[in-house]
Amino acid sequence: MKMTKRELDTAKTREILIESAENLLQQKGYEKMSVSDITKASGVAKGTFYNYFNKKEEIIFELNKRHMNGLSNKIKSLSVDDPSISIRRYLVDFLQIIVNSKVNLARQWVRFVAASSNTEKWQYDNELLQKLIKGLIKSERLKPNTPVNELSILLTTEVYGIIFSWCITPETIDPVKTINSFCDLQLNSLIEPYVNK
Amino acid sequence: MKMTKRELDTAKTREILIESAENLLQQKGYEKMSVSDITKASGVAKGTFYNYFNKKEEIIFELNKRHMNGLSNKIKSLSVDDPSISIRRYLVDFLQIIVNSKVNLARQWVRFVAASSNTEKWQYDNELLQKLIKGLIKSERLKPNTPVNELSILLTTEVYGIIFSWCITPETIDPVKTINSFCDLQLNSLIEPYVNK
Amino acid sequence: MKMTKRELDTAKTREILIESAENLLQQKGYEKMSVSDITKASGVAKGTFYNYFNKKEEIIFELNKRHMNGLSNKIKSLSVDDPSISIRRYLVDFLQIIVNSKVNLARQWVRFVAASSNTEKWQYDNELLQKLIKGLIKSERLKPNTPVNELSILLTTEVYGIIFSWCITPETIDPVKTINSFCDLQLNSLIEPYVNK
Amino acid sequence: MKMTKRELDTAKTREILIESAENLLQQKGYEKMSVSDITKASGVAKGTFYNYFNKKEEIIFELNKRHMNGLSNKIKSLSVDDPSISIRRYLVDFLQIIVNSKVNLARQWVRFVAASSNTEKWQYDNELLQKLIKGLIKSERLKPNTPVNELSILLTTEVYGIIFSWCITPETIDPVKTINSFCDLQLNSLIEPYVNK
DNA sequence: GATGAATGAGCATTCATTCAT
DNA sequence: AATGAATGAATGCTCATTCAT
Repeated sequence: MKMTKRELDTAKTREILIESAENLLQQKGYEKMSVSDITKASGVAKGTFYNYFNKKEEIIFELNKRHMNGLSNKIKSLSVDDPSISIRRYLVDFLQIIVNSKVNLARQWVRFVAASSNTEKWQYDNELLQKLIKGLIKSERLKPNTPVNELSILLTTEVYGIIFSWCITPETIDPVKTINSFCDLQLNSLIEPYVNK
Repeated sequence: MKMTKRELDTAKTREILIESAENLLQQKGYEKMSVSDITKASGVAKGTFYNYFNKKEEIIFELNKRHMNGLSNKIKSLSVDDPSISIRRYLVDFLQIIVNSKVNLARQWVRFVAASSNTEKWQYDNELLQKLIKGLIKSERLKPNTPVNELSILLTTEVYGIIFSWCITPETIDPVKTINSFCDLQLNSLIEPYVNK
Repeated sequence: MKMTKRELDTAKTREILIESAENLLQQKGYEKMSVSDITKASGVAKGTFYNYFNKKEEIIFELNKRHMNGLSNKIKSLSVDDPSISIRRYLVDFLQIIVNSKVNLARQWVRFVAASSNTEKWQYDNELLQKLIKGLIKSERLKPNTPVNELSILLTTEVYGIIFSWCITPETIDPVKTINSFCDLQLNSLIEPYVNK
Repeated sequence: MKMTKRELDTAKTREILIESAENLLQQKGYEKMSVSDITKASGVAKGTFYNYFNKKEEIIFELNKRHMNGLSNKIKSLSVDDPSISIRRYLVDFLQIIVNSKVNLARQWVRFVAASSNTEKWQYDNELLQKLIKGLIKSERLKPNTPVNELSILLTTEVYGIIFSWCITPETIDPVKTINSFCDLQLNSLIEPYVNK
């Protein structure tokens, strides 16, 4: 499916706006990044922003979507491995994405998620994990009586806690290392009763 | 140490300002709470706020100080008990304080802590835990080779993660219950190697 | 005079634009009705509006023209009747047209007419009345010394006042009833000296 | 009751804002007069406007209040005169006030009153007239069976119609002359049945 | 210490209009 | 003739902070 030159142009403008916003978000934070900042950095007129987004807020959702894309695709391939390994791999991937996007962006994300009782993001992440666990049950890697819900909540909470702590003391916390040591120490004993050998 | 009537008056004004700010913070969040809101709610003139605080931001620090007061006093009494019990008690107390202050205030706290690389708060909480663990070592409840630092970081991270998750989905997460089940499942096995029997 | 298919299409587009504008004018008022609103409601692109009208304002003139069309045709047939009856009939028709177009549209009309010293509309209405009175003189229903100008101004003023009052308190004023009682009470005595019996 | 220097200053600022607004309203109309225009013309900062008025709209009410002040005080003194004379005097005064305030201001007033179904102003004017008529009944200048309501509505409608027409064609209409000739021709015959001789 | 008027930068958002395709 | 992306001026309003009284 080809794009006309015009469609290409608008896609490009959209892209530039999103990238500029990402940079600014990292530098200044959501509240201090004005729409004007974004358009100036993008080299377009202020009004142009509103040709692509209805509200300033919308650009945050956009950024999230991009970052977490791909993760959900991996779920399937992970579902057939050894549970302890595949869960670890998933958690590490998740945190790696966050780490890659720089700590300031993560901070904004924390602030945004915590601000309004904006449940969606948490729910989404929780459901991805549930999908993974259910996949492992289906492929008979885990027993049918595995407490899917409790397990996914526990793991999401763990991951969120790590991100949060990382935001606060990035020098002290290495998210990937932390999640690995969590897996070493606790994950195995948590899932052991439900693993099919 | 006595206060003159004048000193009492100004102490009272300060008190009222802080209380009003706490209420408003809960209702509206930091950004949407204006200095004007605070002074109106306190029944004083707008300018009066600046007789007590240099910047709007300052009042947040004040609030934090108050909430976590008292907790540090308990440390000593806890240091002589059974490690698993005393650590659990401390963590439960910590979360109980947060829960008591309502979810909206916790949200603001999360937002604030995450915003600037405001390390202080995290450090402070982490140090309290270290004090507790060191106390337990001193009273020979825990072995000298207990990895104080790793353990305190792990526990702080856990607690912060729970608070964060609670802010996002208060219906799903009961912080006290969650920390208890964390202690049941994981705390014991974590500290077991270091417990003096 | 036939239209080609193309001419028909463009005539239709024009029509749709005008109709959409009329609806929106009623609902939102002139200032709050954007060109974008009009084109969206019409199912055409924003730019299309400017193929048919030079400025947003122009569409108002268009609407006015349409509404008052037809009224001028009746003048001739009315000119040969009993003066008191034909003038009353004319005034009632006039107000009926306004009433039919809903009070919100009338309000916009009032606002528009009052805004700029937009004399045209008033002049036009006044001249129609003069035509009627002159017709009645010509058909010898009224005497030649009838003060055409004074009379038409007086009547136009009366009618405009009723519309205006109706816009303000539509519950209190029934335009048609009001004009009828005006005719009952005052019209007869006003024109009596000039009626040929 | 004295005013402190400070109170005097704020009263003065308020005054200047209102005066500037009145001038601008006359020149540009409500929509095209920005808050910025008002404050610039007043020589104060933009924010200052909002120390005195909550919304831009509020200044219109303020202006109306001022213009119509005084009229209501006259009611009492008029109530004891010959009905036809006192009513005429009242109507002439009313229109004189409008005429004095320049046609462009009257236009804005018409636009404003017609915009929202802003009934208040009409009601207020209608009630003033009712007060006058009731006063005349009380002082036995008019009979008790005078149809107060019908009469006041009829007269308010008449006056509003004249103002409206004047806004549209100020060259054609002289409001005071028009109301006088209305009184000559119609008022007497309207109230005659109810006058006590 | 208390007051509250004044400040003015700052912001999100709207919208009529243009114009290259 | 139709499109719709781009424009950028304009606007109402907020608010932390200052400072003369």
